[in-house]
Amino acid sequence: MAKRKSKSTTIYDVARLATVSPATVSAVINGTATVSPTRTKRVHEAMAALDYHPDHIARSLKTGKTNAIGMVVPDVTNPFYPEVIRGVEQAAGKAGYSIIFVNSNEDPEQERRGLQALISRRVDGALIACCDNSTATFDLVARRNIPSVFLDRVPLGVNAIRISTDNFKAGFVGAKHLIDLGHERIAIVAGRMDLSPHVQRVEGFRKAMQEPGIAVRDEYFRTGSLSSETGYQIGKQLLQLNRRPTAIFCTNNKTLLGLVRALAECSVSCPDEVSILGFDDFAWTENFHPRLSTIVQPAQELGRRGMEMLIQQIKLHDSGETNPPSAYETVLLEAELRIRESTAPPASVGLRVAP
Amino acid sequence: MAKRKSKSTTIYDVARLATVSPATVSAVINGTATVSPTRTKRVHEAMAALDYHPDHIARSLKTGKTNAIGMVVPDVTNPFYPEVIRGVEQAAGKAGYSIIFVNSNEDPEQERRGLQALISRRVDGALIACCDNSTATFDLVARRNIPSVFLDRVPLGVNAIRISTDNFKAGFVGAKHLIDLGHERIAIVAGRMDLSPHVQRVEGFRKAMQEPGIAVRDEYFRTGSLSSETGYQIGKQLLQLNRRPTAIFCTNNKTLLGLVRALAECSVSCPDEVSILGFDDFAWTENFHPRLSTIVQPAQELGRRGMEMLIQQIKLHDSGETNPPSAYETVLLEAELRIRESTAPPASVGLRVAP
DNA sequence: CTGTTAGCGCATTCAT
DNA sequence: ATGAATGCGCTAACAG
Repeated sequence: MAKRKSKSTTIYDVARLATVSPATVSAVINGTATVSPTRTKRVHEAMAALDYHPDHIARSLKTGKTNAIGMVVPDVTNPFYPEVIRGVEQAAGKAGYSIIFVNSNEDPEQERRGLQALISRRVDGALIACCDNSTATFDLVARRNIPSVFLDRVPLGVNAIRISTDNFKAGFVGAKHLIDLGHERIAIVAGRMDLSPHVQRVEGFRKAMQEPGIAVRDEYFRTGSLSSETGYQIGKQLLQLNRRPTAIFCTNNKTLLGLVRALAECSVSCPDEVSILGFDDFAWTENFHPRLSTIVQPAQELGRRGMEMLIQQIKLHDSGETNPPSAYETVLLEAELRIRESTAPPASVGLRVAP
Repeated sequence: MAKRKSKSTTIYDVARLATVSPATVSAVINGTATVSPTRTKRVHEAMAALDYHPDHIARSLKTGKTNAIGMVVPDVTNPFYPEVIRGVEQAAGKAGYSIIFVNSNEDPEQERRGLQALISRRVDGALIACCDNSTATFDLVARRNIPSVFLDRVPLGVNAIRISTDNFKAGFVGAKHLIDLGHERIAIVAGRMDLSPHVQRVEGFRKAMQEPGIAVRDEYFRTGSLSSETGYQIGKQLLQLNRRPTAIFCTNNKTLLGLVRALAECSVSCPDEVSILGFDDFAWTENFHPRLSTIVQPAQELGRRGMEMLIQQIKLHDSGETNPPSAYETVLLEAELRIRESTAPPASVGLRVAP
């Protein structure tokens, strides 16, 4: 009544039915060697008849390659990552790789455990968005010589292969947009300063502010978590300042959302009284009222290119280049400033025009 | 100069260093048999010294189990699914399963190919959100006897194990909310009628309308894709009707977004002139102005419970129950009507109060 | 309690 | 062009 393992059909079954050797079957499957048309046909028929599917597990054990890569992400529910995943999926699918997915939940311990699992599963490589700025994860993959590329959130100060948005430039461009509009009282909701993208965006912001000599006042520089709640809280504080900012720059997509709510709740109209600028572009950015100006990261391309870089790394690894001369590579993708309706000149700007 | 495969350390290496047999090492790793404390300690030390990680591939080949499940999703960028994935991840992680991820891109062909890959990788089971209402996918896994549970979008009319929101009830409750508020001119943006959740939501909607005898006018019943663009287009059409609806019910989260934009563009105020009600709850729902009333699916729990059901199925499968009497199970989870600010009585309701 | 042995399904020499 | 034999790393019998 109980059958423990319903033995699936193997290459031997196919060989027997096609009256050839297992090696021949293997050859036609992998195109490893040329086999006569007659036997090729017989093999194909046998495979179809038996509904045979090669066992990747056995193949992997033999070849040492799994054709799977690990993807570790800090928070799938941040809509930026699904976009990235989509890009990864496309490039991976095209190259015959499957994706083993790990969500670290912004927890270094979970990140470590997930990575261990990936290592045990012998993934051919890993695509990693870290959950903090520690180099522990980098050390782990480097020590075990796992082909890896770090994406979006990258470890700084080590020889990692990385790909991310040019966040310095993005921060610079965003601030410059606000400055060019005539704003001087510009606040920034800077997110988590232990994450590379935020650090770099802030640096770009400071650079842009420095050029025209606008001081970054302490009360305008705020950090915190990446939640909409944080954006909401900081937003309310900012709006209650005696010297209220005329523009607010958010380095994160969710904080922007909370900020919008704070504005509505304080009956501050946007962009008339306060301009706001954020990051990333999702369905809601376009449909909010006013439509939100944001700096759009090429999320999908980030995933696609990241995967391509990883494939490159895997090839290098397999060809035995232990320490390729230029092992160390950083790819930066351009973000795009998409100006919609939430940024405009400050109300006072008209007054200053007269000579 | 080139070293093709940097042989990783095996169970034999550990055994040698610990001066025990490989079987003993295996026993301490898996707790299969009791080994003396002395040897246990030696083994642990050897493993640590060698930084040994068991090879899941080899283990799988031997045991016939991969401890991996496949998860196929139609569109990761629909924020509903990341939420589900998160739940799956939690339950899977706890039980020691890894997730092999497939995004079908709403394309049956990609869904089929992804499933084939999962089968070749010998996943222990699959968690599937279909991309259409065909039973092809069900047939595929049923024929190969792969433990599977269908989630959210499920094939109807077959003996599949399923879990989803109680969509009929959700549709009913949503419509009833609008009716109780006093609305009679209620339009519905019904999404894709080849998807089980939408079909059932519409049925619930019709049932609720039928009780008080409100007709569902053809011009108020609209279907289309699941994009915000569709919501926008349909929204504009609805608002230009001579007999404009006083409430609009969206069976999908993205169409709701487009609808909101249509309202803003037509300068129709919500909820004063038109109430709107949608599905799902994300950061933006809470932060829109007005805050959006929605029917909230327990997305994360859907994922968690779905994974638990799958584990159950896998156990059943392993114990050899070829056709368990109650192989056929459907779990329905309750959605929650979260009333915020986008639904209110129609403007005309005050007029009708007088006897 | 511990060690020896035999495959899991496949790709790969090496003969032919 | 084809087939026979070998072993990838591990666990499950079995024997001691």
